[in-house]
Amino acid sequence: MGTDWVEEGSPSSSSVVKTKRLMEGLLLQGKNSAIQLQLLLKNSQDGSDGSGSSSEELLGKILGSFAQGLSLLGSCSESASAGHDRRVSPSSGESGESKRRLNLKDRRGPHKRSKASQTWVKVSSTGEDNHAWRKYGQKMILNSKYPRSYFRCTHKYDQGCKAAKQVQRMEDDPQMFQVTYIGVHTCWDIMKTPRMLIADPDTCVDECFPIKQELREDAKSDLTNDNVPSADFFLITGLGSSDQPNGPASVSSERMGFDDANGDHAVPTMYPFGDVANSHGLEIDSLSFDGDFSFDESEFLASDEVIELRN
DNA sequence: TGCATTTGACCCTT
DNA sequence: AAGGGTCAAATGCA
Repeated sequence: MGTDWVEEGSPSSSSVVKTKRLMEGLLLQGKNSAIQLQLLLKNSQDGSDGSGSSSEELLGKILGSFAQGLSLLGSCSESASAGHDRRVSPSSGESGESKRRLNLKDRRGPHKRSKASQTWVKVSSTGEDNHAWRKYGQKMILNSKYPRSYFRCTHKYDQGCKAAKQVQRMEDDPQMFQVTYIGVHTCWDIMKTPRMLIADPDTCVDECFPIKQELREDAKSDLTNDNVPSADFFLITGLGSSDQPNGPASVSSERMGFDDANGDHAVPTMYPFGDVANSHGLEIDSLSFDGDFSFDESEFLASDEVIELRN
């Protein structure tokens, strides 16, 4: 991640610069709004009843700025890699059974294997979660008794969601499945996603922003996070590990809090937003992200689902 | 009929 | 060259 999106794509440099400026502006606006909100909260703690409407307003501003900034970022990298996934088979005119063989080489263009931007492993008894997956392959793996199944998000093509997962039965415990999640859901469910996030599919990640929890409490109740698998816990690693092995978002471990009461509510407390922000000169610290989210290690370890972080 | 799964082949990475 | 990941035609199912 980082600045790669500028270089990788082939849009005109002027439009890239334009987009970058816009994004920087949005992110800076978010930062400023956050600072204002911080001051506002401080003031309200000092005795005044606090004007709820303006803090909500600010919160909306912050989220909106980040969401738009991220969506721009997403659209940039999206356009950079556009055309790799969905190849149009060349209509060379042949028909019949020979068509497939003849066109196979052409059909498969520059086959870009999905770089594991973020991967994490979950061990569960079902291998299932609340997401809509579509199986696209199954393969026997060397030295493995059981085949590995490949799934992609159902919304890969209609919403460009890049999430995928691999499910493999564990050899030592055939009742359990090792599920490797690759990438984060950028899709949204129109039935479940709140208005603000519908503005852009990519913005669903903004739910994951580690904004102070107390600011999020009311919004949390009606937010449904479709971005994460329904595990008790999972860990997430920084984007583009190959690019930024020690990037700011390479958090060793953070608890992803899930609202058990609602089951499918999930509010990750750490998201590779750090990459985005830092690459644009923002100081995450000023947003007071840390400290408010405790990682309950004992709870994590007690969980029957084991999560492993991968880069 | 439309969508999901299966499966064999192709292609990329190591 | 081997192994793993992905594609897309064939097939199954509701």
